Amino acid sequence: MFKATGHHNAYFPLFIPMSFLAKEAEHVEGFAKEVAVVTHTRLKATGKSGSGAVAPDPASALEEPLIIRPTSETIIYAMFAKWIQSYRDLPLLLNQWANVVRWEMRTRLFLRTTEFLWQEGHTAHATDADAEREARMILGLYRKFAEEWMAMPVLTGVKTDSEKFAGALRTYAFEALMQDNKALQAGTSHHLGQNFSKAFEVKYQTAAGGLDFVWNTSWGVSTRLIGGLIMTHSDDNGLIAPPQLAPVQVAIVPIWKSDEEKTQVSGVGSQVKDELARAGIRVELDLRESMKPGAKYFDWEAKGVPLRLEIGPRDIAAGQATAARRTGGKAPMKLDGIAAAARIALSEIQEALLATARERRERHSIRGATKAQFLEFMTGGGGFAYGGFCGRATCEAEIKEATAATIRVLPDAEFRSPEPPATCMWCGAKSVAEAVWAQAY
RNA sequence: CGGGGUGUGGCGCAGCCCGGUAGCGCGCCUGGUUUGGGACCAGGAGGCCGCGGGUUCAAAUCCCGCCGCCCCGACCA
Repeated sequence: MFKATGHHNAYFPLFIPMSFLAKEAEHVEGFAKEVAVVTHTRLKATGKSGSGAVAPDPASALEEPLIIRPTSETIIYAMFAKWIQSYRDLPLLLNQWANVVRWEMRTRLFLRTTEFLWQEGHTAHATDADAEREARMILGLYRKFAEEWMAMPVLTGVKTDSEKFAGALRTYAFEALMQDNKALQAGTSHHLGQNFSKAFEVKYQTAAGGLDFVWNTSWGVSTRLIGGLIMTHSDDNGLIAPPQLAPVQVAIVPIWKSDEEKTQVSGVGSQVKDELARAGIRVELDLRESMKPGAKYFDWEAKGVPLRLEIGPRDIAAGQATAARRTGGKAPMKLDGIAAAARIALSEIQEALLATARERRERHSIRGATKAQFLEFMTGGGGFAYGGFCGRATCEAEIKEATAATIRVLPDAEFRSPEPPATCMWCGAKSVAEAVWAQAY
């Protein structure tokens, strides 16, 4: 799905000369407070004991410190400047899988870790419109992945200036609502305009013979999505993995008392396993001894396996397995043609997860609320609140101060309310756009 | 960086006030009996009680210092 878009994988250095970051004014400001800096190239024994036994060797201080990439725009566009000569070199479409470091004051497992893994796409285009199309196309792709693979419904839209990426012209984002009614920014796609190309002198010769700066985009999703997946679907019994992404889609639990039964159910279980595997289903047969079937059920449930097939002597006698869905419910499944039946069940579970998550989100969304209703909503559990926005940063700041809610996105047309709001939900002035507020991670 | 809490077998915790043999549950190992929704019995392994110093005949326990982690605030994908 991602590879079909014509981007090529590439890799750029983890260490970036500090001066690179300084070239784009907004970008520096945005990241200055969270960048890890490498100042020395080696340690030296101090003669002390314990953790103080080594210290940076003063003699090895770098003339220019290196920073550890918080994102790679600067180093990649420094290279783009060398690689791009002509409009024939455009568009240049790269993607890199990398770790990045952002030294946050407070971390949160999966959602905000000091180091995280992500993919970051970086593209250069000849025109504003081409870059816009790219940023939009990627946003659509992310949405498709979130909904079709993760079964995580999302809102797409554009960020306000206060929430946009440092150095971007515009930031598009997709946002999901977690089960605690807090929003999660699941990924972003930036139209960078010519901000970086001007800073790094990424110029190209046009067909007409002139020189122009390229138009860039960058976009990424990270290991944060794993947190989103967990927080979207899990319940009190543990993880629920959507079938499309589940490492194990089907767990087969054989049930036996005597040795003869064990031989029989293991044999049938093994056949079922092979049949499912041949059909491309990721399946495991749980032959662990000394663990009772009930314990195995709980074990696989906690791991989020979407479908469990129980096979005991009574099932075999009836020519069936007992299929238990992680989303609830047990029903017999005929052994004859079981791969096809399992496939259908998995796809139904996938759909059910998306539908459940979407219903939950809508149940915790309000539209066209008055200021008083908005305040009550945000203090009483929260969720997505749609309303008119005057466009003023002061209103945004006041709302954040009062409720901790921020504008997650100015939603795309398909998510907007049928009646466009006329006035700002907060100050009552003329509305310039509909906004979606929520308390966020 | 401020305020609060907490560090004790792999995990979760009790013990600390009032100093005196390091304990419980889960997990792990061995044997046996079990096995259609978290099995039971018996035996066993595993701990510089966060680190450093002090008080004391004696410190998990009291005192001082440091470090880690968690929660709350400012910052953020």
